[in-house]
Amino acid sequence: MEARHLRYALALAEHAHFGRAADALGIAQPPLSKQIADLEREVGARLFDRTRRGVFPTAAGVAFLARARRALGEMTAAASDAGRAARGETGRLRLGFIASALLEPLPVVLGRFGRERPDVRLELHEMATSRSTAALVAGELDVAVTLGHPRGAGAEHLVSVPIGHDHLVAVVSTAHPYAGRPSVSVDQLRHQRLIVASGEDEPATSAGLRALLGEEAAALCGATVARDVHTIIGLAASGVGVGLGPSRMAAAPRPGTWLCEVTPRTPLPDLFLSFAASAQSPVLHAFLDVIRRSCPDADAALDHRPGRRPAPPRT
Amino acid sequence: MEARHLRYALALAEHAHFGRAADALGIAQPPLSKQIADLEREVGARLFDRTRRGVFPTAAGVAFLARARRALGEMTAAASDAGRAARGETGRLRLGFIASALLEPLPVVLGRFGRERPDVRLELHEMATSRSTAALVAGELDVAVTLGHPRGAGAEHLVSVPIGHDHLVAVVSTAHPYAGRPSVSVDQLRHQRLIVASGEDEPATSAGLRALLGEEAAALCGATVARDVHTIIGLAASGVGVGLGPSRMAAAPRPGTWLCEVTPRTPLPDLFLSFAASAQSPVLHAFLDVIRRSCPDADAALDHRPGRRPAPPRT
DNA sequence: AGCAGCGATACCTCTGAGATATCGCCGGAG
DNA sequence: CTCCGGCGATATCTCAGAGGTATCGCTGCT
Repeated sequence: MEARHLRYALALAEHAHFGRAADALGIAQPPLSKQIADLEREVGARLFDRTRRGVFPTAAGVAFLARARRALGEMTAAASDAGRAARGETGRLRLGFIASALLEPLPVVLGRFGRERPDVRLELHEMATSRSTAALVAGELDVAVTLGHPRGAGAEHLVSVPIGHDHLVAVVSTAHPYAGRPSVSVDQLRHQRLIVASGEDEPATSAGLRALLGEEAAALCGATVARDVHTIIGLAASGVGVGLGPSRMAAAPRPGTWLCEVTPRTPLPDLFLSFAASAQSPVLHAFLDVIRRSCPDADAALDHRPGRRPAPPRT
Repeated sequence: MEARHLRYALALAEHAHFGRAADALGIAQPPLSKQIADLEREVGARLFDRTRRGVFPTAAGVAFLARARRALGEMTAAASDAGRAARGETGRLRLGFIASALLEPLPVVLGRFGRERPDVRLELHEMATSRSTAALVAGELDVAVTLGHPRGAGAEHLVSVPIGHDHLVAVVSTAHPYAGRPSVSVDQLRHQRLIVASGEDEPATSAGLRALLGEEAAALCGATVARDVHTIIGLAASGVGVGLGPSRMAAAPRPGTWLCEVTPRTPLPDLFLSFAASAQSPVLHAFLDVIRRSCPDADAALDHRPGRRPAPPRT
């Protein structure tokens, strides 16, 4: 049985007349008669009653036609679903990200992506760069926001592009003496209670600060350690001390806090967007497109990415 | 797009290999390649990734295959549903019947039919013969149990076969003096309070009894009139009087009642099974088959019925 | 009785599904 | 490195069958 038989049977049921149904199908009447006869022989039951007043489905025909309609509906839906999936309008995107990416650029990126691709199911997983890397290699994530280029086993199969530069800034409560100051120096920080992150993926880790501030300050840092940047901001806001974190904090300023530049300006590791070099997922490409438009840094890098494949049909 | 494309795509997805999928389909590899390519061109999206380690569906392919499976499932279901409908295994039977048919033969007939055709939806409508006739002519019923041959407009398009003979019997409470007697005479009935049916379709109506008992008894009859035979039995059981009804009452004897033959034996109008002479419904034929096996009277009549059509496929 | 409408049948045509042969490409063995 | 083998794509041919034209048979209507 072929889809043609279903289409012909439906047309015949609709027009109740072999000649008119054949006209509507763009074929002559004899082929339609033959195809219906073939169908009835294959099904093993008469599907239409040919009366003088018209052609009407039998009980078997009614049962058949109901299924036929659904079958053809599924077929057209198959084509349109495939098209939508190919265009990245539907599907799934599994995104790994470090916590501080929620400051920037995820709010803008996810907002745009959700608006442009409302039917894509976003699966968000906050995780450290090392876990993101492993998950990308294992095919458990489609894309990840990482701190620095991914490293470790299988990282050579990943592509990563920078999506933002960062440097160290300080965050204090508006009640803190530093509030209102545009900047503080590293020397001034030595005499403050410092709040730093311990998470392996936070840009300004205590280990990283050791070089910047020296061993004695590093010891002080150990006094107040937060799991991630969001906690640093919260602790600073409550006046516990001076928080140190990435300048991305300025993208989502928390009421009751004040940000100061730290002099000398101290660069922090860049944020990267990483994904499998072999990834073909149209949803991923759509996501990369949003990244390209949202992150000037990524734009150039993405345009030269290898392994792109635009549209399959070749005329 | 044809069903062939769906079958080929599913086979390819299953075997992840053009050659083996073609083998499984019983065709050579090049036609499979071409059909898949045609399908991808028609859908406008690449459905399979050809890698060195195998052929795997893309995101679009996954979406397509899910629909394809359902479409093919609907197609096979269409054929099997049509077959079942043609064999009368599924469908609907709208049965009209007069109330007294519930004594006999409906309990046996409906029981057998329900057991043999569990997937047929039975729609039961108690109604008078005149309404059954009109409903059959209008196509609102498939078959009806009627009292006598249907008459009136369109009745000539109906076929009816006798499914049972009846004669008049009396029903009394076991407390009644007649209880235990095999028979009572018409003369004895003249001195009793009689309970008769008023429904136009009850076999022993007051009008019908007038001839049997004479005018004076008929006046008495007017004293206790029941809508249908079930009420007659109930009233007789409660000792209100002597009920008169069809001998079919013996088929479902009610505890606390006693049946007497009435002498002389008085025949009542026969029960008939009626249906449209042009009816082709396989469910109806299945029902007639049950009738044939349940009602000896109907057997011979049904075997000579015109317009039978066994199986459509002609080799 | 004659006619007109409709579906079935007979027969022809030509599209396109499928077969065979071969190519191009890549990965692994040596 | 070359050579070989496996796999999918391509080229070309064949023939089954979808569809076209002509016509028949039946039936209801005038």
